[in-house]
Amino acid sequence: MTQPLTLYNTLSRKKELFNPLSPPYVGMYVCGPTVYNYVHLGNVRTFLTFDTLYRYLTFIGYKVRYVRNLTDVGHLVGDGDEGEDKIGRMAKLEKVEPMEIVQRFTNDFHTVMAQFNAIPPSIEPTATGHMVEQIEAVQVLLEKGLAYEANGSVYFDIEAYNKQGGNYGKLSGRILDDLLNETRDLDGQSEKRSPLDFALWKRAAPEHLMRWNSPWGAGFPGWHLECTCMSTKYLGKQFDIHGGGMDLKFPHHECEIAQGDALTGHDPVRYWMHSNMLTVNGQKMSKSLGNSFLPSELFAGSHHLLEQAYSPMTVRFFMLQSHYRSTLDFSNDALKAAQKGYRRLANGLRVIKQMSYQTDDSVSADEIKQEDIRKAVQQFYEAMNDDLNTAVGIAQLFTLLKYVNMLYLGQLQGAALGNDVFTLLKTSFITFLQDVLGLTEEGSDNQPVLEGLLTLYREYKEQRQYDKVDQIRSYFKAQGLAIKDMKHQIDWAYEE
RNA sequence: GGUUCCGUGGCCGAGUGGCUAGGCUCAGCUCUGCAAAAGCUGCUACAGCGGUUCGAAUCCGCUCGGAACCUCCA
Repeated sequence: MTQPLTLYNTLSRKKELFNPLSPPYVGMYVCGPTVYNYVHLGNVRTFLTFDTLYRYLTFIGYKVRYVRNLTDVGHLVGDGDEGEDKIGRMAKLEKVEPMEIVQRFTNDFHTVMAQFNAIPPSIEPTATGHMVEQIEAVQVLLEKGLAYEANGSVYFDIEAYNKQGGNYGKLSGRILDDLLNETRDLDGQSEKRSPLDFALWKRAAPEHLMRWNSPWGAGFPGWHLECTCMSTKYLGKQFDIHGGGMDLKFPHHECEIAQGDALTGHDPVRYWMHSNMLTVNGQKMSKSLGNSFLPSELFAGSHHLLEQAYSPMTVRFFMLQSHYRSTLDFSNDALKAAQKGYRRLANGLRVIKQMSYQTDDSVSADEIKQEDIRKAVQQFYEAMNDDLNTAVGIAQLFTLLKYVNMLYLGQLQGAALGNDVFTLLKTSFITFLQDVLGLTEEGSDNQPVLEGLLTLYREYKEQRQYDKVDQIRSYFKAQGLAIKDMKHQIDWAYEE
């Protein structure tokens, strides 16, 4: 609202000025996880990307309805429209109700997102909670002649859709004939008319645990359908932003466009956004490759590729230092660098919150520094407006940090900045870091004890009892903290 | 094979025609009981080969190397 935000739209392959359908309201839908297993760090990257977008949109004045679903049925193991339901398979393996699986991993997902300081979505709908909507949608598509039934299953008819003006493949840039040529129909006896057609509704085999009654018999919805039904239900037949990982572009999002368009006659989404993959040694992190990290392993440092533990904020900072559309490679060295950088910012945050402006007429204004601060603040907005360039945004925060530290150490007088610039520095540093980037202080809460020890430290130091001084210092060090002996004061900080 | 993308200094990572981010590491200085912190200073890169241009990491071509997607995946 207050800022000219541009976003890269996968559909047009260009950065576009963001103009919501009905400002100040924004509708945003993000494909959530399939809750059949623990989320790994690659999944987390996507959700943190859109958490940052949500935060920034809110920060610049939009009222965002943020919908992120939970897939709790319909996502199949293995190839396409055959294979077991992921959740059903886990349930059988563990001899529990499918909904127990769903609940367990939903809880885990929520815990993990909270650890990373992600704001919960406005609505978090589930596929099983929208069975009626999905069955209705299938009926509408059948009536329109854009779907057909075969042996109790219903498939989307891509050929018919394209004949009615659809353009299946436009998001991922695929050409239908190419797709057809490349697709080898392994089981020649598919009930689909074309191998490209995708399932809207699947007949449930007798042993299938998750099943619902429908006009076509007992079955369950296809994976792509839930997102179409839930997004249109809560955001309307056309909405502003749809996000997800790049690996969902095809076929999932392509199918969503086709379904939405077929159902309502509208292209469902105005801005498609895709975040890139987290890689390990240059390869995509994924469960099937066996190279994935669980957040819990990261926090504990227990993964065999990790040299040490890393905190959630370190990881969040690490991810924000790259652009969301670039692949980001995971490595110990990069994490260690991120840890240090994050802690410097966190120390700055702790310190500036305690600072206030002091007038001093004997200090003359430093216009160069004032201008530098104004410029950094302005450039932060420009970076975020430029398709959420958090890496450049963070660079500005380090410029601001420099001035925060100089004020803190008395190397710079607040009065030299003037009240306006001092206040700009303080509020910008705090809100950019905490509200927009979601980076907060994490660490010691036993401040009274620390303060008491610091008082002792000061006394010992005055008395030149350096052995006791060193003792207190090592106590702090054991807590992951450092004592800072500065010219005019003594304080503690998070050890970097 | 098809589609798309990438290759930036010791490491990570921004940057689509001129102003050549930032973080981490390293070295030096200031400060200091010693440290640490902080500030300052230094290190200046764009895979290779051609081309376009007054000027290219940025545009075009080729070569080499890597990745994602092509019905598991955020």
